[in-house]
Amino acid sequence: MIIRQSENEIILDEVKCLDLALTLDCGQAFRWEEQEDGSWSGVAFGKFLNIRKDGERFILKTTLEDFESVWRNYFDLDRDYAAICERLRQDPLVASAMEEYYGIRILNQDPWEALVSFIISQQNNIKRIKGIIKRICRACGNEICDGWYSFPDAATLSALSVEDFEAMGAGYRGKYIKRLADLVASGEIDLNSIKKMSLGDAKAALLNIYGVGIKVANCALLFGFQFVECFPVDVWMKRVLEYYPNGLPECFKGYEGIAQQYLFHWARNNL
DNA sequence: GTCCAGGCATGCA
DNA sequence: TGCATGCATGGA
Repeated sequence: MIIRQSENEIILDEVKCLDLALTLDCGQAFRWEEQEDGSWSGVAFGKFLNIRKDGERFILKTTLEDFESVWRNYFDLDRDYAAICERLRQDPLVASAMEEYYGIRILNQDPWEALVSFIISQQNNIKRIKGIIKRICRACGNEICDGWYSFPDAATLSALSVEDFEAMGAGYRGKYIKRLADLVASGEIDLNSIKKMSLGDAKAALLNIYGVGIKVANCALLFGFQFVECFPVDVWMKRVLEYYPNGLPECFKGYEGIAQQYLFHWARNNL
């Protein structure tokens, strides 16, 4: 990867395996919107970003400082996806998925945002998940630039009531969000320390949270806590698992989450 | 009208 | 441990 700074933009050359639409709109993050010019805009870690592909290069409307402190890790740019995908391709189903859809990356999102988002995701569809999160951000996030709001922190959400979340469309998940916000805001749970735990300890800590089961825990660990070996199983992945009666193939080992995201996308389009 | 969506808590055996 | 049931909401 070659990084250059040009006026108010960062230009990236030689980035392998990054398809913006696949990565930003594949159900792992819920706050990215495609613009009329084909670029993508969104907010993460309290920062706004517009990113587009121009030929073989990517152009990010951001500063070098924000690129280094947020977006470099957010897009997982220091991981060798080409090599990993080459290995995952040993599995024929992943290989056929990659022929259709190449360029999915696992985004390293904020743990708090990922956890709340995937609590909302349960027994829900992606369009509705996006709507609920957008209303929460509009209601109590900070407006970073016109119309784009940060994801509110735990203290802010803790000030809301269960009924407030229900009014924003969260349904029965409102009580889960409220209780989690209280736990994090009070310091009873420290998500950043969970991020430093072993996978087993981190998973146990998340499963202890009201409203967090094995699926939500695995999604949060994969998308928000950088455990790329997690393999979330939802209703779509249950259908995919019928193709693996003997368990997951050896070539997934260590990168189950990346394989999972290809299979998830394949399932939603083909099953 | 019914069914479904990136499921979980609860009660019961 | 495993299984049945209720749960909010909106689009198909």
